[in-house]
Amino acid sequence: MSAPDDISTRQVCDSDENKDSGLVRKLGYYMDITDLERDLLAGLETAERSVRANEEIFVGGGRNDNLFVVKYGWLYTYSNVPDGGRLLVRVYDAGDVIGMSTLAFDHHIVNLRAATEGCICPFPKTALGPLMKDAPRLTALWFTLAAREETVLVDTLRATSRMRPDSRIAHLLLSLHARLRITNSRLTDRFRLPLNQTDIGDAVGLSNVTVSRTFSAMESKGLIERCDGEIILTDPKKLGQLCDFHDRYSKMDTSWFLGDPALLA
Amino acid sequence: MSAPDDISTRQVCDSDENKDSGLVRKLGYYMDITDLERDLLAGLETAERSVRANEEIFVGGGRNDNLFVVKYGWLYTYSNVPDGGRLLVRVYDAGDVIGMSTLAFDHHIVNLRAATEGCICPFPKTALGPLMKDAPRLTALWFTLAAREETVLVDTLRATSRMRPDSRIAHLLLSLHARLRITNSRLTDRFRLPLNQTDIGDAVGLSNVTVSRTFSAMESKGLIERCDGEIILTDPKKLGQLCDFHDRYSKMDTSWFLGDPALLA
DNA sequence: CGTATGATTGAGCCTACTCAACTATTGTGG
DNA sequence: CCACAATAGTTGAGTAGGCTCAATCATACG
Repeated sequence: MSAPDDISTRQVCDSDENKDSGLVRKLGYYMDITDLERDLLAGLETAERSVRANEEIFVGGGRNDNLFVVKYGWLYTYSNVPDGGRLLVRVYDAGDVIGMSTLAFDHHIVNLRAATEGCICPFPKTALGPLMKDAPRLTALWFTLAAREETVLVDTLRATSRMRPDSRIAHLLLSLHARLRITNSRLTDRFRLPLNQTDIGDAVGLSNVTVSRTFSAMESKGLIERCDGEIILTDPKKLGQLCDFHDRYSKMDTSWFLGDPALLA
Repeated sequence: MSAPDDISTRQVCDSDENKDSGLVRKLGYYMDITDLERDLLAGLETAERSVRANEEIFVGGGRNDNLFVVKYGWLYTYSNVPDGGRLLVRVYDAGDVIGMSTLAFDHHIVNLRAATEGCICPFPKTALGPLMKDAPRLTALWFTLAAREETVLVDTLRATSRMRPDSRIAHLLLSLHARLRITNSRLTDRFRLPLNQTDIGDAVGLSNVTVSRTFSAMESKGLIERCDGEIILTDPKKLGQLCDFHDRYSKMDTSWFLGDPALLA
């Protein structure tokens, strides 16, 4: 199965031409992957399941035995709040692993939905055991990625619960953009955002109405532009200042395990 | 150095009488720790540093080479927001490891402050390498704990950014209480909360004024009581319903690695 | 006893919400 | 190919909840 000719996937899949999967590319950005490690990772992408746009893949409460590698497409996890609201937790694209953060529980704690058509590779939790036994470097990197995700979540909490609407949206856009750059070194300041304004509001704690008004205001201030469902970061520097943005993707500290020769054994 | 005779630490330290450190007890709750694993963990608690109440231990931006095991006392991480606000990220007590979530970066991304007098054990990031090489079970458990922390953070985001003040505070109280129960099986519905109302507000996104009013309202509804700086969860069930609370501490799924005999090698 | 910290209470304001109407765009079936 | 429906976005009006400011009360400590 190959990705269809769609803008959102073309962006990612055509970017850095090589035969590696998105997962290997996302990890390979931070360290060289050995052949053994590559084989172990390939084992996680054997099964495939294609998903339709807006398909509900799992819901909170259900049994949670599998994780998923995203082959292509966009997905997001979300959680409904009793009062009627919804929290969009995290957006996933090609190469992401879905479910690391819920590894600790045998039931799902969020819902997973496809934002676009796509393809995901399910693999059982138990497949992580061999990785931890035979690939300590990969384990350490994976650990570091988990730590990074937690940091990103803290950034999100900081922006979503303490900043003004324009700052919240600036943070969402910059964070997504920084993430896309990892697997697409040629990415410009223009990118596709496969979420509607209600979704965006659910991601940053605003109503769809406020998202609309805020987008318009940001556009008239020359911070961003919108065009064909794509976003242009017209003034990334000011956007960054607006939300005190720190890129958590471009650089990570891997020295503590890459400097250890024993871990290569 | 031993813990002083203080309510907040007595609660934890006298709880389950044995010679294990808080760290071993926090991990031992979820799986039996082998002698090898115990030795590896003991190596993380060799250095000691005592801290005074309200002492600033590190600030964002500084070099981040060390993690800390909390021997006793309460601490919290926080981050200042440009507009003037503050976000209290996470509260730590005896047995917690501080810094796992910022492993990915060579600089601090939050500030660490002691809420009470206490003692912490610094150890270098590089000490995690041997753990990952020689103790795959421990690594898997540690991984699971990291995943749990991320889940707790999502719960916090859900409560803090989407729920009413009383629900937010209910969530904070229940979450802290569930955490304390892990290392203190005799804990009742009464516990000490070493944060003032401004801190609590910073933890859940409210002003100190709203925290005060909300506490009073919850008390008059019979949900909680306050007494000598301690909190009594008068009606835990209603509190749970108020914020759709799920205990992320009492049970975790460890079957995916504890069932794998290869990991014991 | 005086000071510092923390909690409470009142008054007024402001922001983002809801409700609602309307426009724009996309997709589908006759 | 067009007409209609469904989805998404925009704009206006009124409201409510939590904020700030400020004064007062309570407690702990030197």
